[in-house]
Amino acid sequence: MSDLCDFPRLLARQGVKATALRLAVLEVLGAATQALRAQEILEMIRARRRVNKVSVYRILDDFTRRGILRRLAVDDRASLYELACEHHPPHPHFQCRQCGQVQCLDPAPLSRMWAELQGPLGNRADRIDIRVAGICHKCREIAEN
Amino acid sequence: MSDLCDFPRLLARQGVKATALRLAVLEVLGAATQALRAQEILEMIRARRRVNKVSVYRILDDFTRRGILRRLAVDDRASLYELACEHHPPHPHFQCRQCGQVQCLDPAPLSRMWAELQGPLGNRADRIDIRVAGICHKCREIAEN
DNA sequence: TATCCAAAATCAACTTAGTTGCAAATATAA
DNA sequence: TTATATTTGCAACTAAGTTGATTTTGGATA
Repeated sequence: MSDLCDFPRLLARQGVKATALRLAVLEVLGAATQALRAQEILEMIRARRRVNKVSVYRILDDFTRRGILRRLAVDDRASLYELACEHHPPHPHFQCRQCGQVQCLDPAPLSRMWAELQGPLGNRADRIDIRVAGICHKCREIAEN
Repeated sequence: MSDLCDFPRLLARQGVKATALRLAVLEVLGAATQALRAQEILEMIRARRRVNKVSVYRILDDFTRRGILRRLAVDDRASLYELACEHHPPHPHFQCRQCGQVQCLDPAPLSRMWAELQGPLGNRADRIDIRVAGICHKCREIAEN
């Protein structure tokens, strides 16, 4: 998604040590073109070194709480993770019902939505998730042929 | 949410038998003021009769595939279910980070969003989920006192 | 009315995605 | 170096569903 971030600095700003494992998690997500599941992140790290899944889950959890990552709830039972750095402002996602793939969409409609959904009913909103579902172009082509 | 629906007719239109259990699921959801988790639905039915969880899960699944219910993916590991009848058009939801409660919001912003997110990138969208997160008014009051 | 049949519901066992508590290893401070 | 704190690992556990096989039930047929 974005390898533009200086991950060690990002972690320093958060006051967390830039351990090899934490950097590996960020690098995997930085190199990804879509949001990834914990399992996928785990496997990608395991392609390079030995890791325990608990460590990865804990890092994902911690990073999500700190706002370094965004966790996306999807229909699938496993959530997806994506970088939440300045190169990745919040954006809507498209999920294909067929293949399950999740693509990132243009952030613009989301910003516009803010004004509308901001604080209805006296709630203080701090996040909006927009998930679009349907059939993606790849699956459509397959179905049409 | 809505007891206005004629559930036996709704099922008849779908070509499924209106069994006691299927009606119980719809009645529980019809009487609810928010979307419910499978577990909650199960417990509410169990207050009245004996049921196996698998039956409820299978009914929820089937109804969701048929479009009788909508399944909402939330941060929590369990999804939520709500009626998808004409009295409940799709609408954004608000989830409180504190208490986890999910409220239904006004459907208007969602319809407006359609035009924008319809078919970007050649995908054919057929559903948009908008989930707003933050702190709800109740939890805000508690925190302020 | 009895019998058959398919649809619906049940049961036990399993899976997936994470969580917990504690121990071992590693890094940092005194 | 020793002490302390932080991070990682391991084993066991939990929650939320899923599977496959079996039993029950509610009508259709003989």
